[in-house]
Amino acid sequence: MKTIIELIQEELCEAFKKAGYSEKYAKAALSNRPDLCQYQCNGALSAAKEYHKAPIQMAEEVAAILKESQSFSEVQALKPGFINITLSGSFLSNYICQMAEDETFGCEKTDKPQTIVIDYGGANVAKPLHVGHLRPAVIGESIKLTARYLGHNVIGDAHLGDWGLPIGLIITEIKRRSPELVYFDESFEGEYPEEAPFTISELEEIYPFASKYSKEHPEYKEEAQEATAQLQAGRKGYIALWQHIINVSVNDLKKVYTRLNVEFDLWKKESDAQPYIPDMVKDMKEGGYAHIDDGALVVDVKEETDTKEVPPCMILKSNGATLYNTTDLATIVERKKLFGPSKIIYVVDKRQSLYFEQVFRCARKTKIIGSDAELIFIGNGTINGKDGKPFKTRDGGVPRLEKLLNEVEEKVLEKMQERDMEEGEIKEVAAKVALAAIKYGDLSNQASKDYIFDMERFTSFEGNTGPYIFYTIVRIKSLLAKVKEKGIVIDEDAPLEPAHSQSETDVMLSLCKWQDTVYAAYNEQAPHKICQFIYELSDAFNKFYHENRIVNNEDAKVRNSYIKLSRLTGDILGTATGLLGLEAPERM
RNA sequence: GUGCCAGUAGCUCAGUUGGAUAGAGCAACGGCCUUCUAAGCCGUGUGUCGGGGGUUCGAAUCCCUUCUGGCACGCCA
Repeated sequence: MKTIIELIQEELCEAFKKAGYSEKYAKAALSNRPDLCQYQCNGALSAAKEYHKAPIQMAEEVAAILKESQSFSEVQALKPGFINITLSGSFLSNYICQMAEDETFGCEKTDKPQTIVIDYGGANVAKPLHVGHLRPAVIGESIKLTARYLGHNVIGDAHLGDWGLPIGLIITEIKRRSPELVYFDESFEGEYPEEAPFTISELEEIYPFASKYSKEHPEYKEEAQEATAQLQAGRKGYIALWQHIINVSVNDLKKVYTRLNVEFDLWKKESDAQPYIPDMVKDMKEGGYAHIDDGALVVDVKEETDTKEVPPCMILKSNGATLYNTTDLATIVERKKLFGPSKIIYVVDKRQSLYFEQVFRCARKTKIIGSDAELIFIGNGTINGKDGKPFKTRDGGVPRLEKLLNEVEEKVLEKMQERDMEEGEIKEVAAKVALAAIKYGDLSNQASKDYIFDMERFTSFEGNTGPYIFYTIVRIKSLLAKVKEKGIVIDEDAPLEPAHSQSETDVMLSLCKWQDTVYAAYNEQAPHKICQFIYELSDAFNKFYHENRIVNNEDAKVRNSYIKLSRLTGDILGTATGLLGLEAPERM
């Protein structure tokens, strides 16, 4: 289904051609002067150069033709050369009707679905999620859902960090504490226990301890490095321990991600890419891409057009060990082999932008990936405290994500105490509202920008917040419940009536932005545009709701029309919040 | 040192990719509940768009320059 802007543009094209001007100037846009008109065309202004004519004169010629159209109630040519357009009521209401009948409310699913891998986990085993993991998770999830909504085949991958020194450190520390465990007995031939020798909370304590200890004790660090090497070489006992670490961690991570309503299709790990490394390195050497520099194997990724120093991409350390780069490149090899994606999107902290630039260039240069596939880096900003500095606990650590979730839930619950609800329901609702507060608060900011997490503001039920949005949706649900309760039968065949008031027109105009919002959010990987849309629509609906009786309207035809408009608004708000990874409760 | 990003109302943020009078929310003040959820709605005002130059009919948006802040720059991930 065409967007309303496209429909206007079609008429503009005809008019421009008829008036003798190129249709390339016939561009329609939303009005930036809603007091004057709904849509506008500035083409006459840009056409002035080509035709050596006063823009206003051309605008008037085009406007004169447009005035004949049934679609518009008003067309005006104004001062320097604006063409101002206002839609006729019936044109608008008919369009809304068509949107309502469409499964995706007028959004065109793509006719060439792409396979897209989104890498947005960033979580590591044996370490709890901290607030820094929130943004990539929430943003990545929304991008995934939006792409999927438009018909793409999207694979969300948690891409766990499970390889490297941290694991060696944990093994070393466990050995120090319980050297008697069978995992350390090299002569052990039997089956290792199914049960892990530690719980998640022990694990979470072991890693930071070992990490700190290793910094102060070089011999301990060496031992950990040795353990890492042995693990990577396949020492059975260590592999078994590592498997335990993964199992225990993934279980715990899944809990938190589920709470966030973030769902990965794939729980791949860095270790899964390891088998691809030897051949990849071999190819790089044989292809003449890699060379030894300062003892390390590197691939130069400088380009002539660079205005900055781009250091080479390191493939192997001088001791022959692999590193982050190696794994990431091998992961591209793996993904290409398993899924053949035409796009791989990384949602990662923006501080890694140079690093990913190197990896991407290296992947292209060494032909790991061809020009038929896009590699996209979405660098997310950080969450800062009220002082504008990175969010930290009082003792200077990075707060756990769960703790943040709990705090927000408590805050919301506190505010909901006066609600007339049962204990169980209120808790469930509070959890949903709290999630909306957090996710909407996050997503309403541009992904790449840092933002300030202000508990009071985010959990506020007023203004541009998650709770306000949910409130609007719940209000509509409640309206529709009332319709049922009263036994009102919605006449599905009756068309929507042209708007009776400005506030109703505004709801309709707001609804018309849906398709372009989804397209823009997808193309620009910009979930905040969805938030903006949601807020505008909610705002418009609340005004309409306040000014008009809907279920209780005395005029049956008007009532039917209002109910259908409300239902569509609710459906679109529900779908839009769905694209943010949110689900509104029935009541709140 | 080099490069990247940001700087818009007291605060938190948008700004349709160069258009008309730069917009929201919060905070402040006033008004609206016998009637579909008042967690709502209505009203009142605030700007050297960091500074300076330039490009043009027209700049928060493009170019140059400068200030301030954040970040990144080969054996960590």
